[in-house]
Amino acid sequence: MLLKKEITDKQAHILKKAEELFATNGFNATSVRDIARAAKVNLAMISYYFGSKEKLIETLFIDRMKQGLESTESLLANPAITPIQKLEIMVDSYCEKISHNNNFFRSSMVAQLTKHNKVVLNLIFKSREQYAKAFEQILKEGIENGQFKYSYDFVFFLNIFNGILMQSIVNKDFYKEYHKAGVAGEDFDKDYYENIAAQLKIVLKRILGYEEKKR
Amino acid sequence: MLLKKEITDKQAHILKKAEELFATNGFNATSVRDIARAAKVNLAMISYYFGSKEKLIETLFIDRMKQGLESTESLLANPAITPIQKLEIMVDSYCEKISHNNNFFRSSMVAQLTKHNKVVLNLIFKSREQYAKAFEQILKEGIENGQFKYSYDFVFFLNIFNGILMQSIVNKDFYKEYHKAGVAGEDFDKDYYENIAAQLKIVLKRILGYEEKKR
DNA sequence: TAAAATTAAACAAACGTTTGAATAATTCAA
DNA sequence: TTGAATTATTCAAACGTTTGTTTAATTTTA
Repeated sequence: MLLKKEITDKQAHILKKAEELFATNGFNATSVRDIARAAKVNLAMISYYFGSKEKLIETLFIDRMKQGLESTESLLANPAITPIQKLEIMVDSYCEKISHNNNFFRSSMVAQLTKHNKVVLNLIFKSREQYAKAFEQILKEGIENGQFKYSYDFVFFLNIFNGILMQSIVNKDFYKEYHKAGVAGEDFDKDYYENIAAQLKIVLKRILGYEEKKR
Repeated sequence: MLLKKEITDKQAHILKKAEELFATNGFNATSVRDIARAAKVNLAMISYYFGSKEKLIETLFIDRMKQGLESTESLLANPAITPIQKLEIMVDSYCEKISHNNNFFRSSMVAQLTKHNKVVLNLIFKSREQYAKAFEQILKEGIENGQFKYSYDFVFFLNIFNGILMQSIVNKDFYKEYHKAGVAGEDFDKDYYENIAAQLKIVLKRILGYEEKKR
């Protein structure tokens, strides 16, 4: 078994294919043979590169969550940006991530629900904690400077933020059918998530009692 | 193989145990042997009663979704109830369902994400459509009579409603840990979902620009 | 030539389902 | 009400597949 911290191109390629399969079929319904076939490598290579199927899943999550909140930490610390602007930036960046890493977010939801792997579950918990603390900070700041009228339990606010976005992923196909929207592949996806971002911003503002200044 | 439309007590018992396992492990990770063991029946009885594992899953969903929206149909038609009251009633009844059928809602989310069974997926789609139409009606009514200031895309409003509730299910454990709340089993669950219902009502009111009349 | 990568083949374990015999429950003429 | 005939249920055992992983031989790379 190969053990390197850095992920080679070949490993990255296998991970990407595995991610696709996990998102559409779930972890357990995706066999190592499925992954090998999709990535066009020999079956034994998965054990050779990752050790086991379980380790492959963990490697995938560690890699995809690595970037995580690094960018938002500097955002939070910046006093020149108002709370509402911080929220808007978070909505945009999160939506962009979802749009590009759709499969991973689906996998992540399945992982949370099925509680399949403890390492993965821990990673998700950690990231969630960071987000909750970020919202805690932003909401407090907004209340203090009078930009926000209402406050919320921070975990519940996370439920709002995350819930709407996650449900938007799940309901994408339903949205298409309900509105009989044209099925134009990737173009539709981009528009869809930009639309979701715009609507979510409006919702958050109204929830927080934020008044747009008219001039 | 036995084929009756009505579900016997024994079948109901097996379904309940299967539901628990599906919710915590997902469909594919739950073996027929697991179900048989949990329900304390012989392995062969699952095929005997349901035909197959797949049919068991379908039977479960058909049964659990049967009650569905029957109650809300009369609610919607009642002109004596204002739109905001209708929304509040829907929040309460939905939260109560979640509180009692927690496992089923988890299973349902997994089913949506993994797109495992077409019959199941169709049932979920149908129910979603009914909810979207219900919200369409309520929102239009509220806008017309001036009770609501803002309207939304109906599917997006469904995302808000469903998303917050589903995320609340997923984040329950996280809520406990973040707030270091006492882990008091079923009592905690009841309080938790009542709290979610209360907060969701506030959120919906603010989203729709509903003004509580002060007297 | 030594190390790394790739391969086909095999492994035991677990899977959903079927079998055929054994038992329990029900039916119904006597 | 009885007892044989019929049907419904239960069971252990086995079926053929598929699962994740390992092996040992071979090819490629350095």
